[in-house]
Amino acid sequence: MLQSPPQQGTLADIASHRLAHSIVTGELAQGQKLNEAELAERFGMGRGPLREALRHLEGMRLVKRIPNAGARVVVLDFKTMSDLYAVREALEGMACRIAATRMTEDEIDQLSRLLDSHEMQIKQQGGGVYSQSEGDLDFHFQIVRGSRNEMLMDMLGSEQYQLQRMCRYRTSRNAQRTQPALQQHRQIVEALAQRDGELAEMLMRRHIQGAWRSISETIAKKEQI
Amino acid sequence: MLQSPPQQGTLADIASHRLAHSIVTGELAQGQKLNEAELAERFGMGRGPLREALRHLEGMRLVKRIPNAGARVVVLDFKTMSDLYAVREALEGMACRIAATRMTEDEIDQLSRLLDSHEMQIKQQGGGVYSQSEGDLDFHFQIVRGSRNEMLMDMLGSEQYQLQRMCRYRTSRNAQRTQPALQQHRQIVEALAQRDGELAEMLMRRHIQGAWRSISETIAKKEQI
DNA sequence: TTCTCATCAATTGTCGACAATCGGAGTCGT
DNA sequence: ACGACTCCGATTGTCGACAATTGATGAGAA
Repeated sequence: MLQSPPQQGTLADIASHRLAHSIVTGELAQGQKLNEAELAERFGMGRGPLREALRHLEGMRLVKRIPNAGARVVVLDFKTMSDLYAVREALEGMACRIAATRMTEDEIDQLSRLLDSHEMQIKQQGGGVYSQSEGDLDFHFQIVRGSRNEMLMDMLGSEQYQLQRMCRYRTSRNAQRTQPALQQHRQIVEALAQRDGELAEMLMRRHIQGAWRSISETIAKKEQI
Repeated sequence: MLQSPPQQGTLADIASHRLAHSIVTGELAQGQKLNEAELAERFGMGRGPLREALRHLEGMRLVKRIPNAGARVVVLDFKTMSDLYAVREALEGMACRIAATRMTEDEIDQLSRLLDSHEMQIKQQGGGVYSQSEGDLDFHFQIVRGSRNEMLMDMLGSEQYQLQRMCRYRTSRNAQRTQPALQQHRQIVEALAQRDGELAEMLMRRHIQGAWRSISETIAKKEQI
């Protein structure tokens, strides 16, 4: 899929991926102090590679480092998530606009079939919100790839993608949004097929706005308890 | 200004900034191999901090690292620049839209005065394309700050900002675009003052599209020789 | 000559130990 | 009792040396 699990490569890369996974899944709590020596021993490596991994994760905004005071897992508060969704709206909207002019017919067909499989998966059973959520990320990234914009692919693939997943792990997605989301996905594919970049961008932006509204409402409901 | 020169801090940060500067100004050629031992000695530090700096620069897309094969300065070819401007259009457009609802009257006034000083600077003399260009970056970043979106500020401030400057160092900006650019800046401030986010976004996007068109034409002209 | 393969220098990846810095416990003085 | 100061433990920052990998060079066979 997206994050290729590098069982091989430099130790720094391995540590980076393992840490990213632990942070995204919540195994490492938000704001938790990351002790270099402890983590290095846990991963069976020296502190050198681990420090490089922390620098990398800092670039991905998964940890926040303070000189001479160590690194901490980032805290995904409400405002940070809000900021994240604004950025995603802008970037994925742009990706969608460009993709409308650059995706091949085949790719658009493939996208359509991907939605078919999602629909099947939903109808057969709840199917687990998790796999549906991962499928959603697949859909979005296929469009980003369709833009042929390497920078967009990097930004949305490597960096934002992890924060996005972290966000979803926290706010376990309510299943009643899968239906309208699928509908919106279909509309987006339709716009892509018609090569209407402006419309595709607008639909994608509304789609992401809707997702954020849903999430923020969920959070507000949770916090009132 | 934006990039604070950290004469103090960790060696890795110092190396990162010095390398970034050397890359942006072209002192280090595009695609040039970056030898760790050599750079470490030049900066008077060990290879540890330097490796961390390289990891950081990799996150900023200023260098490209290949495992077991070293790091190289990124090559800013036409497509990369094109991709960069598409991303900027999306992000700064969004920043502008949000800024229209969140900037204070004072901040907007200040922005207007900034443009006055730019106009003065242009009228008094060509004033050097350089300082005008830096002033332009100032204008853009003030708006990004106005969006109150930390993620946007980070992305456009730390990462894209350097690539942007690198881009300008290569294609020495033609001075005849300063006039229409200033005009467009005025229109954007006007839209912000009227709290018209949609208009402000559209104007900013067109402004950046115009800048890209100007740059790409310059490049095309250069390559024909 | 040209292709293949083995050897080797150069460079990257990694580790352990030392120095510098920070936070906190404890103490002293008011 | 409260505040400030000092000292110490813990943690981060840094360095030098060693191991592993690369690709380059050159020898040898077809």
